[in-house]
Amino acid sequence: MTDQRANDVLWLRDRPTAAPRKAEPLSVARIVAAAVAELDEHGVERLTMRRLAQRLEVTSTALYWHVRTKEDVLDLAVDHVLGEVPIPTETDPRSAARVLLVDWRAAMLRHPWSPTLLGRPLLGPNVLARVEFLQATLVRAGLVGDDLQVATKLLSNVVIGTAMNDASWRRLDNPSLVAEVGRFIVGQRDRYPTLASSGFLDDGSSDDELFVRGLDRVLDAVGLGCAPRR
Amino acid sequence: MTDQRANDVLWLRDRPTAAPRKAEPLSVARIVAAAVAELDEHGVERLTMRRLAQRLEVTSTALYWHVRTKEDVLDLAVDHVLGEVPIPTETDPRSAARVLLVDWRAAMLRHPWSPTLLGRPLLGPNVLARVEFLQATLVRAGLVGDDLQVATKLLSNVVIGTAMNDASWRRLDNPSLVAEVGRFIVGQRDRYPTLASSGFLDDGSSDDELFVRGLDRVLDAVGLGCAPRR
DNA sequence: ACCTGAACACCGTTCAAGT
DNA sequence: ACCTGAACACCGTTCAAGT
Repeated sequence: MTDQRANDVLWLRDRPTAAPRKAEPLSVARIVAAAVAELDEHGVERLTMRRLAQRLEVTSTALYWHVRTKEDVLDLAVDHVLGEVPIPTETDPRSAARVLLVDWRAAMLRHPWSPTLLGRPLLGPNVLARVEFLQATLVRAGLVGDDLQVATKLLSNVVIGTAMNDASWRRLDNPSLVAEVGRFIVGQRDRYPTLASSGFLDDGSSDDELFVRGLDRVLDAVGLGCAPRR
Repeated sequence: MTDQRANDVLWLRDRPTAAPRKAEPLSVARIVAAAVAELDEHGVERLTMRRLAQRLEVTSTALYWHVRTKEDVLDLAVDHVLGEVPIPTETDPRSAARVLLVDWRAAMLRHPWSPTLLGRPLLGPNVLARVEFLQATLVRAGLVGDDLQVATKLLSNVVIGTAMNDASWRRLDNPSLVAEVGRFIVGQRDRYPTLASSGFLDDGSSDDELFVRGLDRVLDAVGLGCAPRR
């Protein structure tokens, strides 16, 4: 039997008013933030409702009060990444589009798990705001009708394709493996003569540099004038 | 006790030499074929080692004698899809590249689950053979050095980005949902004025048409001459 | 309204054992 | 060499129950 009087003395009660303090309550925003952190640290295959809950110090089943499925969490995480892409302030349409797309790619590569999750239609508010800005910029540049649709799709496809490809290399953080792939190709130079001798997988020029050079050409091709004159 | 003499008479033995007939033995090729079929029918989220085994009439654990992990199966399935892309016979470099890329996209869209699996480095023999052909074609067209790398990456990124995007719409086989997305955007025309009025998601022109128009421009931009003259 | 606990119907993979 | 059966350590999700 414990001493009853202990509970009569305010200061002796165990953490009285500020007692269990359930930390801040759960919310969709907190869930998404935790998901992004977990994905950044451990990648997509380690993200589990149970691990996510653990990080938030709740039961895994608690998440389902705020979120309908795990897929919802992933969709929200992708949109969160797009939220990191600033809306450009440039006035020249070409440089506005250019900056947007460069930053878009950069955001996805900062979170290399994100390109793999682009499989579902991208309809989050942050995605749509960026696509809206892109297309509005193209309209300002004088594009209309099918030319406008072609340009919008082409530009976003270039970014997504790049992100997908380049991210796949960044995810395998083993740098020696890239070299091994190089040797693998060169070792079959009879099968892949061009790839072997062009140094396809060497990093003579960086991913980023090759991307912007390609992007500039697409911007030309799509009718956004030539490289920015100054 | 059964009559012993029955087993002495050849014709009375139960299915004597051609007895249990374990069907054809398992093999990596059979596993991959079954995986592609399963993916085509039920999509990526339903592909399970257990279901795959069931389709092949073996135990799920039997698969692991032929294959190291489920990821191996997926990698092989992707490479199988690329194997469906014919190597063009056109002599003109521009049309050779064009045909390759159009067929490449078509193959991925016939198997709409495949773009989602492009997350890992593409190093299968069928992929490499197509990339080798593409780059060899670009060399024939006179590209070298960084221009060659830029063009190779840009073109494959355009195809991958397109496949990713367009496949995501084909996977949700619910056609009314596309219309619903259209209404969703138009319903927020104050937020997305350009998207709402440009009919971004209407299918005025088909995916395929928008793609080839974009592709032709990229081919121009990359230094492959202008549209095929005839 | 918000969270817990127990439970269901699954997973991928390992490994000893059979033939 | 090739396959089975049992088992391990997980999953996502539902639902009654607590506060």
